[in-house]
Amino acid sequence: MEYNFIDIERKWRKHWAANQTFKAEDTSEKPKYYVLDMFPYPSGAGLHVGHPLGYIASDIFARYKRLRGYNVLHPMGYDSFGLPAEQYAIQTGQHPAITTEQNIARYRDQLDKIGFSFDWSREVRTSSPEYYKWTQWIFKQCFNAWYNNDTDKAESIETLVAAFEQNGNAGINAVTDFDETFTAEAWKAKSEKEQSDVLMAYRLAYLADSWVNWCPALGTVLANDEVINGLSERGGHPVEQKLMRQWSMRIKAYAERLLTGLETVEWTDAIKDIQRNWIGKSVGCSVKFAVDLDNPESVRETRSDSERVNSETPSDSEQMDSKTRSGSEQLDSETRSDSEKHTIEVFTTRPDTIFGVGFMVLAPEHPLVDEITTDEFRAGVEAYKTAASLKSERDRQSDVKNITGQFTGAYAIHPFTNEKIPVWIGDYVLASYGTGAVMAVPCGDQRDYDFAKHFNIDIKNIFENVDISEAAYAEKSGKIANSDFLSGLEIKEAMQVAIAKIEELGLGKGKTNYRLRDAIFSRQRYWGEPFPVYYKNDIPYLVEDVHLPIELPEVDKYLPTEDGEPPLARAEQSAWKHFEGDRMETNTMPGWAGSSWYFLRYMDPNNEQEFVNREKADYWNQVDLYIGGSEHATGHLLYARFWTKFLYDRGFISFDEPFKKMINQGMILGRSSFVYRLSDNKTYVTSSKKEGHQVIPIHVDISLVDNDKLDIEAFKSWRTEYTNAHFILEEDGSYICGSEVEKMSKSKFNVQTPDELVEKFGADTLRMYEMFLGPLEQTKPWDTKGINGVHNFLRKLWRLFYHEGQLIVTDAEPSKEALKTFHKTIKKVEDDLERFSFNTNVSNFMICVNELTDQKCHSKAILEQLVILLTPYAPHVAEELWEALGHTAGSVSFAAFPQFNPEYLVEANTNYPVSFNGKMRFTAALPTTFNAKEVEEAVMTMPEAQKWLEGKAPKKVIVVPGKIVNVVL
RNA sequence: GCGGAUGUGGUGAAAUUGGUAGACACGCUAGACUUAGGAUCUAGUGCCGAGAUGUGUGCGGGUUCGAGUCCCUCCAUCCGCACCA
Repeated sequence: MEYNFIDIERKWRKHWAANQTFKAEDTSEKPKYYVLDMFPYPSGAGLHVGHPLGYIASDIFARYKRLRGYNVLHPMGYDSFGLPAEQYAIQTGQHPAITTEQNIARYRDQLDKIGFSFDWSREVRTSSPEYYKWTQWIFKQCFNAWYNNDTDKAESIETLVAAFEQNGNAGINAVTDFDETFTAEAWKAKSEKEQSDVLMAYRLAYLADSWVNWCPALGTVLANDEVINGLSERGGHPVEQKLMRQWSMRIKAYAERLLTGLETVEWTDAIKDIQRNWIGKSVGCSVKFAVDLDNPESVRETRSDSERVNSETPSDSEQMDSKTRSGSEQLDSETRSDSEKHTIEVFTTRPDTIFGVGFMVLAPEHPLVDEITTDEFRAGVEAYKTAASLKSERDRQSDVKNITGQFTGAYAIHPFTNEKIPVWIGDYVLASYGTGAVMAVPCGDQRDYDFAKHFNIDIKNIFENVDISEAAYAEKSGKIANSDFLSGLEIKEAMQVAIAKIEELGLGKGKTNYRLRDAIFSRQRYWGEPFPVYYKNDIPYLVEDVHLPIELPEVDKYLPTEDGEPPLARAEQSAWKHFEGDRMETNTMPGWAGSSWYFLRYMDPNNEQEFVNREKADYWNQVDLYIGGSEHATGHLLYARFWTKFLYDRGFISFDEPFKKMINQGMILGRSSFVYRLSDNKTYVTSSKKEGHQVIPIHVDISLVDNDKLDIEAFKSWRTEYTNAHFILEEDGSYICGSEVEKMSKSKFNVQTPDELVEKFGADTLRMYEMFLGPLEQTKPWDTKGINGVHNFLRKLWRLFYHEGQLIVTDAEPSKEALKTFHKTIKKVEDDLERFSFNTNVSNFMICVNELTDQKCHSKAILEQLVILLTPYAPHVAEELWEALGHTAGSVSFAAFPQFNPEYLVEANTNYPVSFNGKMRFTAALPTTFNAKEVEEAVMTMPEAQKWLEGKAPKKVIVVPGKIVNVVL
């Protein structure tokens, strides 16, 4: 009997499924271990060989932990809401649920073939109503919560309402967009609509007019992390800014905790840095500059109320501690201030340079611009504003080096020197960050410096002994000069002093800004979670829990309505299983909603009463090992952390970081094949003869290509356009394709599915080969060269057990060498697994089997232990051999991991490498018991040593016992 | 520009604390065997060279008895972020 992987693998797949071998226990004496993969979006293309890479690694680790006596939770599911199914539905009219179902079936089939030890009884699908019921429920919790800065956590909205009724909002320190104060009486006097509007500014899930990334081609808004260089992540369509009424999540409330929490998790520095960068914390202070009112031009113009959102009450300027408010709302508070007292508020990280301010720059969109611009400059400012508004976000970014700006004619007053400071507008200042205005200090900031040079504005130097004739001095060390009370101070010290003074004079206060924006939570799509929200008199209300889930209603088409409403607006009232109020919310939730908490649902997937039972969540706790791609650094991984912290705050779970340890597997790239077409559109020239021709490279399906050689007949029948193709061939009559390494994708015809490899070599070979490719984290091109080597290893392993169909395992005592080989292997395998070095273990197994083969070892004592060691990597063959050795079928998955015994490694002799001046010359086998002196003496008397000494006396001999000898001449 | 990662044979790679560079595989060369199998076995394979006290881990320096590994400079590739005040 040869190694018949087809039968073996089929047999054990069935066995595991029938016996639910890998079902995790909710209560156990064993310690728990939670191994999780990022669940896939089930696309129509099926799994390619890149997907299983991470799954195999996590499966190996999960199986290893079971052998180590852990109760392991290792689940899998599907992130099954998403755009491709919907796009397909738009084209074909087929309900996305059907497509999704088919794709999932295909994924499941592919996954099963690879022999994963998933507990399928816990499968979740984000698009199933049983699951999204709880996504909706969590949304409700966010809606019903506000962030209390005093307790530094999210609290029930009830506590806020109670406080309003008692004392108004004066004593409340909340993360909010609301900046008016009201008394308890004023609160009670408000209408329901007014109260709703006020609370909306506090809720963690809130409805607001916000500038959103609108993608016309996709017909929906996108989150910041879904926009890459001004184009949509999916499809690469242009994205524009649009003001829309949208649901958002107040993630900014968690900015600081999302930052500090990174220190408690074992993730790579790369991912942590990306998140830190995305959160973008900067510490500094706010400063208010009055606008010069002596300038008659600057006050003549009255503000236009229609452009403002909340203009009823003048704001209390001391309510400005608004580190979490978005830029536009902060701008708004400026406009509301009395028109007789215009002030420009700026945020700066360098308050120490305040005496170096040369000019102010406002973003062109800054609301104060119209009010302060003098008639003389009005035309220029209008022209500049128009030009800026016509530029897309992308143009603005790609046009960084082009310095533009426009003087407004207005002047601000320096709060310390009372000097007049010209106020400019320029699009290098972003309306969406800070206050949308900067105090420009050309001597200390390169952008300000360039701006000043470009427009011939004087540059004042406020640094001691620093030359600024060529560039700004942006270092944060040195001494301040020419700065009144700051002169002579170290920069760091000056910052503190400046902030203290600014606060003392009421000009502003120390403040921290974050670049992190609140997350837009509405999508104008069909295939997503409906909101548990209805409207009555335009006030949003939550649907009661008993009516959840709000299921997706049937619609006639999956397109927006003629009025541009989302697809759900097409649904008849009767199509909603639950309908309330005047209308239901017709937006749906974004893709990241379902994936922000799925790791919790696996703990208790069938619970109909709660999203997860508290005891179960306490038991399984954090994900101990999370494996997935690094591309989710600013999306999923940030949102999941946010929701975890929120659920922790609200007392539903006992931990506030979801993923304790994470490994990011590298992408597996595809190898595309190309044919080269001449301009006549029908002649294809072979790779080596394409020089000198005008050719267009065309992707050709890699299944038509073997070792770069094109199957010409298959190519002709591939597509009708190639039926009558002509060829210019190699001398031997073959057509050789060109190749390139690219991302795997359907459109490039370079997708390698695992299926054919499983068929050809078996799942155990595929599992080991994917690990053998190299370190898990590394990006690597897919190449099946070498898979034979791994397959041959398994055959060789088989031959240790079987010869000509006969089991040849003996009860004989294992030899010393065999014991040494095996225990050396245990140690290495264990060490490598503990440091997640999955690739080196394949070599360890190969070395072990090679040595046992050379030793003709067929000892059961060794071989049955070896089978256990191999189980995580090659579970099918391990089960088969384990059973053949007389054990209960299926029990190897829970056998005890072999115990390493160092005694078997003890040798009488140590083979010392002997170096002369650091160059290895020969080796000397010496008793292990020798001390340094004895080693030196023994080595120096050896004839080889005499040869290399060339009669000279060594200057020094270094002996590291057990390691090395180095002779210095 | 800033941040992160990577650079080792013809190829994928290994070398965990500084201690025999290239393990293990692929490929290649030569041979054996055969019931011709994606088989097995033997020997070889970093480079130059007839030979070796030659040379060799992106380049150039440094520390050390000893550096792929530690330090400094530079180069290349990939990935993030990018007027964030």
